[in-house]
Amino acid sequence: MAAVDLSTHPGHLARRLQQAHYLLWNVMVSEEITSPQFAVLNTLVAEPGLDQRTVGERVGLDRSTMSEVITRLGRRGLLDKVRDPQDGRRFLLRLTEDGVRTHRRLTVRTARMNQVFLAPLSEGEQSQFFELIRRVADAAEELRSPAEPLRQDPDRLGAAPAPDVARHGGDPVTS
Amino acid sequence: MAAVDLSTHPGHLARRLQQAHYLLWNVMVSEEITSPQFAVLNTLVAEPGLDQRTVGERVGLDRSTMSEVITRLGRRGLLDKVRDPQDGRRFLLRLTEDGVRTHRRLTVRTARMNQVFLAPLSEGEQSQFFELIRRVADAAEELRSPAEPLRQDPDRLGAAPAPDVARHGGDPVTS
DNA sequence: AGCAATTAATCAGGGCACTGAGTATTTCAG
DNA sequence: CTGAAATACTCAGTGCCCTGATTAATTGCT
Repeated sequence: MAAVDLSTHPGHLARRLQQAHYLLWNVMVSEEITSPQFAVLNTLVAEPGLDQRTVGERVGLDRSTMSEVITRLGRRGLLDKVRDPQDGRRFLLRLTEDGVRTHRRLTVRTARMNQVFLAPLSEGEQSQFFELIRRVADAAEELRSPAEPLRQDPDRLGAAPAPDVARHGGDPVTS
Repeated sequence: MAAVDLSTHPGHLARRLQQAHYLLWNVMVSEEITSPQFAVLNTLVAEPGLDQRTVGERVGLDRSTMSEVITRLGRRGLLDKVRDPQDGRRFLLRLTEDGVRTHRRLTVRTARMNQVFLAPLSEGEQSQFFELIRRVADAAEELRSPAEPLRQDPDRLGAAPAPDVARHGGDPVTS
């Protein structure tokens, strides 16, 4: 009776989307290298010698997960990790030959997979798809890290913001 | 040089979207009950007495994860798990009073959170958002499980039902 | 009836994701 | 210059997510 329709819950959809992607990735791209691992390789192809924290920032992995992922990639011999002589807290990351080769190989497959994954959408819809998800994700990230301090009360996380939202009478997820 | 733009990779976007949702959920909904757990509660409000497998099917959780989630919810006293007297392999699931109360409380907060989460999109864009994600996720799921034969046509059980895929010529991320 | 699939659930194991605590190193303030 | 604060990384603990193997119960086939 009081149950809601999960198909109108963005979190539920996001989870299903990611699961679907995970499965297709395993089939079409690699069973060894995961999508987050590929993101790390990709970042280091563009900018060799970054430290872990910065790579994590680029691809959206937190410090702990980053640590694990780097360990795995290092274990597979895809990257080297050396202490920064300038700053002994940092580790600088650089792909090995094998890492570069692996990235190149997976890039091709990833492109193919993306086509299959997005095949149900027209070209225009694909752009919309990217755009909408990006906007929602970016906005939610802003909520956490105020980024540019826009000079607002820092204490409104627990409260109910969004005074503009509740306009449409029949809200979609009410009991 | 050969690096790709991750913002055109649906998998990367899906991951970022889910992470953003996870964080907001923790702040605005609950630190105890997760979004997948809520999905299970929600299903059992609508259909008490389902077995684990069916609930997992409804919310998109595989048998293993389902087992863990059920254990946690049971440990918190939110649901009861009893063996099906008709079929001793199954466990039938039913919310406790506390489970129902928890679901009701979280339903309100979840609705608020969804509004905040989707606030960057207009009403029309929100519909698009749901629609596009749903279509992609559904299609990807079809790729794995050939769905159910709507007739009893006996000669297409093992056949591959999806001859579509590579259609539009101008691929955005070609090898 | 009796034995071979099939099915529901669990377990083992690998990986992603977060928080909070701990370690080492650098920076900064007095 | 020296002790406090900040920073980079690691570790412990929890939870989600998948596959493949295992266990227990049911169904199906002869």
